[in-house]
Amino acid sequence: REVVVKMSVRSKGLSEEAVQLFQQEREAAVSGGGGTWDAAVGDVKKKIRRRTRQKKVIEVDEEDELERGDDYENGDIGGGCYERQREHPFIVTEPGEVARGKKNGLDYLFHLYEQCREFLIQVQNIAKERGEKCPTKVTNQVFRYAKKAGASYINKPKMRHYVHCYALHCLDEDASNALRRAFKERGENVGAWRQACYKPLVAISAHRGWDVDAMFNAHPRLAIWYVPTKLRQLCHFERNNSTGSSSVSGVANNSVACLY
Amino acid sequence: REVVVKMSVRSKGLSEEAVQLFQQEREAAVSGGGGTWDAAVGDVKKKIRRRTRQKKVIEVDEEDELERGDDYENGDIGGGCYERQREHPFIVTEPGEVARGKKNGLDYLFHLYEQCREFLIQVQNIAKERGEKCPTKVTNQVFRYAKKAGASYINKPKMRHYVHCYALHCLDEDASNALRRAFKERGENVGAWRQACYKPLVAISAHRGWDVDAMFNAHPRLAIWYVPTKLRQLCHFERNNSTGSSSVSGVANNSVACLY
DNA sequence: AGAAGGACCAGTGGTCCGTA
DNA sequence: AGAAGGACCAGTGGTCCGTA
Repeated sequence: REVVVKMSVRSKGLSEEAVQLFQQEREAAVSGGGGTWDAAVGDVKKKIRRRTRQKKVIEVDEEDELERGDDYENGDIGGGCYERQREHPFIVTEPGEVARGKKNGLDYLFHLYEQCREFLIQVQNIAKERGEKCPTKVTNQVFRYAKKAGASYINKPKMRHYVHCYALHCLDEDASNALRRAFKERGENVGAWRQACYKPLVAISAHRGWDVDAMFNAHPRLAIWYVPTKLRQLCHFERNNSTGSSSVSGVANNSVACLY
Repeated sequence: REVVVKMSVRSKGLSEEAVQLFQQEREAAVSGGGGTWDAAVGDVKKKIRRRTRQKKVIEVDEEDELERGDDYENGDIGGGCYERQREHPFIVTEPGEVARGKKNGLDYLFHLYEQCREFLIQVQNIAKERGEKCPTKVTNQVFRYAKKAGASYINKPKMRHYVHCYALHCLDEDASNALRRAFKERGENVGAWRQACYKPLVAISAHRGWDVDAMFNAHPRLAIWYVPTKLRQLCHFERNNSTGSSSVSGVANNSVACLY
């Protein structure tokens, strides 16, 4: 059975990079398996490095094939041409509402964050068992693990894109729910809703002395996510605007005004 | 006045990399200075990126020249050829003892760790002021900052090399002092002393349930340093050896035996 | 030989932009 | 047009190995 993957024009260097996606966690396996030390450690490392640099041919075997969940109808399985389908786009849904048609709802979006948390916990357990350093955040390693575990619908750009929306959901579920209902009613698209999530978050951070990092870390399910750059910057500019309303600079005002 | 820096054969790609060492923190300056947002943010970033990619000519001005501390006699200043001297090698000294001749003592070594801590605090303060993400550890950024601040004798490989020695000094100063005296007495070199620092640390970690990360984090001056890979691995192997002496594997035994 | 550190490298955080 | 995500890129953690 053939595997055909569409590639973009930008993907000149892909062949080698794509290969790595399917590789087993080499280093982990090597360091977990024990071995010789000190005098021999130099040789071993050289071997590993040499091995790493070699270009490898992938064998797409059972273990590496992605399992699709649920009722996902994908193009042409068994026909000889497999093409990965994109996820359905999100729409603004009320809490509890299931999206109809080729759409996904916001409860599903937030569910993805919970799934990532579970994958992180698994990665942490493996690391602890092996005595390796243990991630406290959802890192590239976790996304790689998720993909290998079959959750191909989870990816870094998507999760990072909506982190602050999930943050609002965690920190003030009522406000989050109200915002969803309001934006659904008004027929706004996901992008508009996403933008609107910043403002109440900045307000919450203001209540807590403008420390976004502390705000994230105080919540166990949120603490595993990096604070998004834009949210951090918004809080910074708003703080400078709010404290001492006499020394307001026009530049800072404009900066913030652009966002709301 | 000319500036001549010796280069190794490996430094084919240096010209461009060395340039970066002397650059101001561009991104920081840009993001700290305010600007336009959202709609305009794309253009700005493109500009920055384009600028970043350009090869730059350095102007070695007053600010960028490195100040040398103390009685450092360097080759040929004023003569037209400046060559950076290596630091004097460390020797095993007792607590309070000053190294004679072209040597540095261990109190000086530990002092470097305190200096790095101060540089980190400065970097943290700048980051907080600018609303940027704030490092909790001594990162590359901190080493760069230290170098720019004139502390050219601080560098990453050196500091990482002796972290566990500093850890012992922090966690059990008496044991650390005793070890120094013993190794000085026996006329051992620095490498031997450094190796010997592992064992008491592993013992301390054993007392604390084998959690090296927690052990480092519990000490405020130690918490800012990454746990060295080798110490982490040693603790891992020792734990597996110590718990359940019946299921001892020969491989693991050998691994650890190689180190002591 | 023992030791200091410039330089390198694989994999990271962050997000753009070609794609559907 | 609005949105999903492959791919890219600058700067990281980690340490080797050419140097003195």
